[in-house]
This record gives sequence, structure tokens and C-alpha cells, in this order.
Amino acid sequence: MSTSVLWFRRDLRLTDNPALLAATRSPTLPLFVIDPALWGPAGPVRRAYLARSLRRLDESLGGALHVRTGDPALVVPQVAAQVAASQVHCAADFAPYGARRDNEVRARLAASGAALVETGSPYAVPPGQVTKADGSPYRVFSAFYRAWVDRGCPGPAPGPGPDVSWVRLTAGGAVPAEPALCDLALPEVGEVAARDRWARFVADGLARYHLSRNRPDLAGTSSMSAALRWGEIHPRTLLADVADLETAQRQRLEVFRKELAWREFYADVLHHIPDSARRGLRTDLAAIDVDTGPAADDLLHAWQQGLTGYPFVDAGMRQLRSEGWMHNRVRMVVASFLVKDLHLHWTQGARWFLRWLRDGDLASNQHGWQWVAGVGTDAAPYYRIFNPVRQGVTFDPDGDYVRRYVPQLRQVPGPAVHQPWALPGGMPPGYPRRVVDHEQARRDALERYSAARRTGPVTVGSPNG
DNA sequence: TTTTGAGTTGTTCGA
DNA sequence: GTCGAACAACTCAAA
Repeated sequence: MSTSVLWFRRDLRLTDNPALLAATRSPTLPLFVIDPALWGPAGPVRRAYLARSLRRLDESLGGALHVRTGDPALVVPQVAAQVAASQVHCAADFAPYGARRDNEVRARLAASGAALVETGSPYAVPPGQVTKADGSPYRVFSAFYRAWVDRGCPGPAPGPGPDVSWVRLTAGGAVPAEPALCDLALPEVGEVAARDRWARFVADGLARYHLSRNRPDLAGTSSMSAALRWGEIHPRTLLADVADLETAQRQRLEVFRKELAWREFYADVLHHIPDSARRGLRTDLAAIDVDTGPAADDLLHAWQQGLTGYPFVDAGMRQLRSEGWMHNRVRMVVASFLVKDLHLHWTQGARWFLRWLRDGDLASNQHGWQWVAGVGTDAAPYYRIFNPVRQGVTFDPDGDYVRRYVPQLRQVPGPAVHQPWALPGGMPPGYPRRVVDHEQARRDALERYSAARRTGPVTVGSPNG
């Protein structure tokens, strides 16, 4: 019987894994390839997360995981030849880089008589399959969501049988060491931890999710984003569990299901328009006046380090650095701040997010930023500008979130922490002054956006006109 | 083809 | 303090 290779990418789990079922009909070598093109730009948090998750995967495979470093287009055919595999199995990847890479791997495998077999994908419904009646893709979420729900999705795939035979390669292939992480608080990673966390959320959090998901001071979210990003759990599994509960709670559970659908919607948009990873979808605002130069660099740096002088923004940016994660409500606020208060280009913020977020996903990240910047699908109107103080007071009403991440403000009680410049005792020592005045920055942004709209659409690469 | 209704996440102002 | 209107028209989806 011929051997197979099971090439893990962003699906680091054994259960509910159709590609694994397809591969393990014959003796299978489990493989992960560390691609320098992706490993290089990743920050320490992403690297640590991946290294830990690979270790968990290796444990569940009884130590059989073979890890190689290099260009997958070269390494995968090499490993396949080494074990005389006629098939390399994986889940389909729909992001621009992954799709290109897989085409190359497929071509090189074919040259040596082997096949790349794609089974399943990281999504409940693979990108490209939810379309309008005429077959074209959706451009607004609500319509996509209705069609996505109508289409339904298959139930979870069964786990691997007890008779799976894993092929072992003794030479090389060790799981990479984790980068040194000084003060980083990473929660448990891996498939088992993901399922445990999900079970806790279903038991304790799901019923209140629609009420508490916007509160960064509470543990109101599912915290499943990183596990979904790395495929430690599949959205099918989550949807099936939610469907089992649905009866009396239909309305409330809808809110959670929509969040999963957003992930699928953005993957679908990126699949149809790969260039949207780099450029906003709306060309009429491409001419927006963005600040550059040393002063702009200083503002970017202050934003990155959580030194803007706006506590809610700074808390978010510090949470990102210390945990590799930020609450979604705060992501919107800090993104709006970068784009509309600091007048920087959304891609600068998007790049920083992808470097640090352990759940960083190209499609969700780039399109989330485009929504805030007003240049994406269902773009926010340009005059919708988040007020960093008001958002803090509304969604962190006691100031607990700010105090948790900004030690310089820990002595300030209650919601007053959102406006330290107005404290009767003056600014707490060690906390920076505001880098911009929000009122003024807001008016400036409104002017820049209306000016861009007057200029009209701009075709990149040709003179404005 | 035309028409109609709808569209994640906000803020400010004035009554 | 609370409420509705204005922000500014535009694109998309579906009938």
C-alpha cells in the first residue's frame, strides 16, 4: 500500500479534519513546513503560539509530526519522495499567498507523479460557494449572511479511527523552539485546550454573549479566534454545538453565529478580490490625504507602544503587545484612532496588527481595517468617527480595563481614568499627554474625506483626474 | 430593466 | 438625562 503525506497548515487538529480522514486510509506521514516567507514577518507572539501548537499536535500524534523549514514548493515534494508517497493531502487554502503556493506545490508534485489532494477548508462553507442567484459574489454582509445560513453546512467530520498508522521519519524534523518571551501571557494552546475553552464558553458565556461581547472589561467573548485561525478547532464544530442549543435562545445565539459568518464573508471577498489584501475596495477614497514623514512616524510609534495619551487606546495597544490579542471593540477604537485621529494609512495599522495578533488572519484583518477606514465592503460612512473617551466610558464603564493594562493610571478610581487630563490632582506621573486633540483631529479627518470625495475615483498608476 | 428597500459596530446637536 | 435628526448621498440585492 502506498504512503500518504498529511500536510498541516492552518488546521492543527485531529478531530473534525476531513483531509486527515482522506489521508489516513493509507500509512501517513504528518508534516508541517515552516515557511520563511510567513515565519519572517511574524512577531514573537505568533511564533510562540505556532511553536506551542505544533508541540501539542506532535504530542497527540505520539511524536510523529515531521517539521521542516524551507520553501514548501521544494520541501513538500522532497518529503513526499522520501517516503514514496503518491498523495499529499491538505485542506484547501483560499488566501492569495496560500493559493499561489499550493498551485506551485501541485505542479512540482505532478512532475514526479504525485498528487496534491485538497479536502475541506478552514471554513464552514468554502469561499466562492455562497453566491447571488446569477453566480456573482456578495459585496455586503447581510445579504451574504442570509444566503450563507440558507446554504447550511455539513456536520463535523468524525475523528480518526484507532487504527491510523503514522509513518515516522527519524532524521531531523523537530518542533521549533519557542522564542524567548519575557512577560508574555499566552493562554493554553492546542486542540484539547481549544475544545475545553469552547465547552466552558458554551456552558458559561454563550447565553450572555449578546450582552457582554462589547465589554472589554469583562470576559464576555468566546476567545476562540486564535484557535480558529490556526485550525485547532473548526467552525463546523462550533456551529453544530450552537445548532444543538437553538430553540428558546435562537435570537441570542444568532449574534454569535454572525461573528463566525463575518470570518467566512471576508474570506469570500478576499478569495474573489485577492488584491483587496493590499488596496481598499472603494477607489473613490483612494486619494485621501495621509500624513507621512518624521512627525507621522512619531505618531505611529506612539500608537504602537500605547503612548497616545488616550487611556482606552493605550490600554488596547498594550494589551496587544502583552497578550498578542485585543478585544474586538477596542480594535475598532484604536483603528479609528490611527486612521481618523492620526491621519495615517490603514495599511500601517493593519501590518502592526498582523505582526502581533495571535489570531491575525489576513482576510478578517485587512477588511476589518478597510471597514474602519471607510474603503471596504459595507464601509462605515466617513463621518462616523469613534470618540476614544466616549467609547471608553460606554464600554469600560468602571475603567477596569484601562487600569489592567496601564499601570500609570492604576491609582485613578472609576471612569475618571478615561480622562486623566481632567483630574483635579493633575496628570498622573509617567502617563503621556495627548498626542493629538480629538476634536481638532476629527474636524481635520472630515475635511480630508470630503476633499477626497470631491477629487473622485483615482486609478492607481495613472495621473489623478 | 427599473424600482425599491436596506445597509455591523457612531457622534453631536438641539429640543 | 433622553430622544430624534442629521451627517450625505451611494451601492448593493432582490423583486
